Amino acid sequence: MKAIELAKTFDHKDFEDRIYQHWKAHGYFAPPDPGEIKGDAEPFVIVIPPPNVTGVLHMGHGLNNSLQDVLIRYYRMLGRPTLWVPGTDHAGIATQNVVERQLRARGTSRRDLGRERFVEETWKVKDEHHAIITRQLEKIGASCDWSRERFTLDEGLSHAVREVFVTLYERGLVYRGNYLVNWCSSCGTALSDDEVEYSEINGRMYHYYYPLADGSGQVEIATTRPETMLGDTALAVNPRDKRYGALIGKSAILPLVGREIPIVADSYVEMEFGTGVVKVTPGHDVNDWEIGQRHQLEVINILNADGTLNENVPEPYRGLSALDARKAVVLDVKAAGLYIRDQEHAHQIGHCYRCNTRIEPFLSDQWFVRMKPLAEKALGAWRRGEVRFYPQRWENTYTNWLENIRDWCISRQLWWGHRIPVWYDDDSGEMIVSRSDPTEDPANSGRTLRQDEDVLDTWFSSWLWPFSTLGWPEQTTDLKTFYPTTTLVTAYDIIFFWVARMIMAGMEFMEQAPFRDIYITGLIRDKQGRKMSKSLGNGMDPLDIVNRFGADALKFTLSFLAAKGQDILLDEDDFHFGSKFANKIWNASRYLLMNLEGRTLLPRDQIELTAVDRWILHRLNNAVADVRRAMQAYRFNDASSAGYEFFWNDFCDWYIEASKISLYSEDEAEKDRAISLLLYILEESLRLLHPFVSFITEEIYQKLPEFAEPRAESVIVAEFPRERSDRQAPEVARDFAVLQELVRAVRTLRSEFTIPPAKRISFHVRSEPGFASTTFLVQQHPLISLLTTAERVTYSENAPASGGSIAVVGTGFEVYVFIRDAIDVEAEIGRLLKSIEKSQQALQGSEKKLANPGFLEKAGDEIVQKERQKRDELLRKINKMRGYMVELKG
RNA sequence: GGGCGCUUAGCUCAGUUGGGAGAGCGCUUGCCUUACAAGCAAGAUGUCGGCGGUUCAAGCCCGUCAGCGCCCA
Repeated sequence: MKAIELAKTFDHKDFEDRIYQHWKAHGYFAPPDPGEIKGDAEPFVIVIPPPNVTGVLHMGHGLNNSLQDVLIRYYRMLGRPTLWVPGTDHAGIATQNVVERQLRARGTSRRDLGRERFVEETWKVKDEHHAIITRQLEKIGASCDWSRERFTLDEGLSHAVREVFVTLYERGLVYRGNYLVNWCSSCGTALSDDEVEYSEINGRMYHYYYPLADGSGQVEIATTRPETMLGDTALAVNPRDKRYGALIGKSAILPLVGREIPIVADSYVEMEFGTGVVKVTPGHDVNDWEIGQRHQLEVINILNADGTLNENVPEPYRGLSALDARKAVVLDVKAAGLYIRDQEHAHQIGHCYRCNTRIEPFLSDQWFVRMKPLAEKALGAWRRGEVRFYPQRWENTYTNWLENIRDWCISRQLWWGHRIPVWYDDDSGEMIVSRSDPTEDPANSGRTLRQDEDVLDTWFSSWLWPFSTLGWPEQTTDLKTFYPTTTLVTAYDIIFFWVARMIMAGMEFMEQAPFRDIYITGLIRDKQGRKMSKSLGNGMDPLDIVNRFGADALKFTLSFLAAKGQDILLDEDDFHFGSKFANKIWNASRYLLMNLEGRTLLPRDQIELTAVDRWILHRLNNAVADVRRAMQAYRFNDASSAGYEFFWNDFCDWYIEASKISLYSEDEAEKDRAISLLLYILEESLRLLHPFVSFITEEIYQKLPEFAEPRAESVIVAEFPRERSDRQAPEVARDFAVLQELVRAVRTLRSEFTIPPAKRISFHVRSEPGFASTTFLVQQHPLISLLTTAERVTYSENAPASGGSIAVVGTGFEVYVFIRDAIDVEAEIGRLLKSIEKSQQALQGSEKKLANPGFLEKAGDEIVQKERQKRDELLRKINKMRGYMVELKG
């Protein structure tokens, strides 16, 4: 056989794109046809958290999709029918903002274009951006089934959205009403409660008087938003507040406006807060709105949709922004002689999660989902254990939100999104909620029907994602085969927005939770622990990382860091870790493949195993068990480090080094035997590592020579390694550990006495009588010589006859290294003293334990036994070392 | 106000049923050893945030305090 050459220096760019296209072209990403799935085969299914179609992937997506890919590839290799559904969402507000910005730059606007042309324009933008997102996912190696890709605004999903809206309406779970909603004047739309982010700002608390209507005096109020007084319809005090008991039932005159407003008693008012008298503005404050409901107060809306004051305020204030109106109101209150003072006051202010504009409570007609009944079902699914969070603690966040659920405002005053399927007949006042378009129904000819102008919240389509992507409401074979999905991978910041709502929708429409396992990742932050963001400029583009280090480095590094869903503090340089590992895999493979020159590969079952072979197979078997166990528990860091440690520390550092004895020998048959086994182990290692470092393992797998046994055509569809009890070899493992201790002892001595690595040394190994590993050590004499660069090694149960050696005490043996020339007596005595000191400390601890009757009584026999052995071993070592010291001094 | 998380080597972090403290990076020393200098070999570095408790035994369990961070109201 000829050697197979790999490029001397590894470059991921040589093969990543090619390999991805190869996988795609062979259809490896798609599951078997549903008809071909055997009855007992349980599919493994993930739906991607759909990224914003007009956004770009950030490192959070990098993490999220890397972990999904690890899972998908692992279960695919386990032989499960595996489906990863990709797709994007239309991100109503964000996308509309993007397009409006573009229009502004072109000197035009949404209004100028009109609805129809604006939506057309937006579809164009969507198509351009869609290609970018797709390309990014391909670049990071996501093995999702592109043939099943979906978009929240495509025809099928729009159908699902309409079906859900109408069904919920029919079930009384969707209603329309005039309520206070969170209004973003910049985006020009209502938002749900969850879309408001609160942050503390340093505002001011203003104190001033409202005169009493009967002229008997005035009351002092305190407010952070003076401008809202223009919409005040009452004052309120706590009924238990003795200071103000006399005021209840009287009325006050609203300054600047002149309106007479009642003074009511309401226990909501906190007596300690401010002055204990609250101005009540039901049109612009949620709490005030509730007070207003209880006391049948008038509700006055003083705002326009753009955030300016409307015609319900006195003329001078109309058209002012809220902040300008605040200044004007304060000045005018001062002019009226009612002003008392203002002081600094920090308080929480809501901001739009898309554009960070200050949110105003705004009275308007909106559509809502009645959430309580849906939340009950979602809680039930959790209580019955039908959904499980990894890590478990996130279930608190989930249940807490569901237990305090509020109705969901789903209408948005946007043009980009699912138009609400409701039509109005303004002549009759009739409202039609319909799955089909009633204007196309001949029965309605002659009527003027007007469709609701608003669109639905984007989350109203993404909450259906796990089943709408599979074809619902049609009863497709995909839906029957792949619903419910298996695992959801997402970050904790959208547990409310998305995860909980998907479970609600799944329970309501499919009577089954949409997934069983929910793996919650941490957030990616910079090294200062700050969230990555455009405004901070600390963002990291996964594609930059792919370019610099490769997709394998990206995925492996993130997987290695993804412990327990903690936030990950990340730096570009961290990805060196993954690329170094890829480089290691490359070079080890390159070395083995170049050693094929002139060789004949043996069938696996004709290879006779040496003790060292049995050791590496034992280690491999342990690694396989570790990776499988870790994957089962979604412990990505444990899984990737188990693979890493096996490949680097066991396979490369010891086994390949050891194999050089065979590969450099003159024995042709032994060379054939050794390289054959090395290749089998490499092949299995590539399968073990493939979920974590996918491209390089495939590239090398494709280069492997024809084996004497059949192997998979591609590692992506190869079988994941299995645990095999016949590979368990605890005795060999124990013996090899002794060999390693011996080799390390000699190397350490070499290093301490700065003996050049090339200088051949001689040493003597003395085993304790009856030491179990003696035979192994003697047998492995050539290997020990190789690993220590020794010219002469002798073994016996006695100390060497000649002097001039330095001894190191091991577990069950001592090794005497002959370094007559290099011995520095002082240094050696120092080394021994230090070593004795260390052992002495350990001995003390051990003896203390063994002297404790409680320990002897209550600790397990095994533990006590182990402790005794440890003590004896330490004693022996210390005595030996003391002996050497005496010799040295003598 | 309610809830959650974190505090372990210089840095970033693992540490799964309590039983001799780990990784990567960084640092020191020696090596261009015919796979890999993105490497090899060797080495140093820890009152596991403080205090108290449970236990024969605590980084791990309980209590408490402190600091940092997040979510919800």
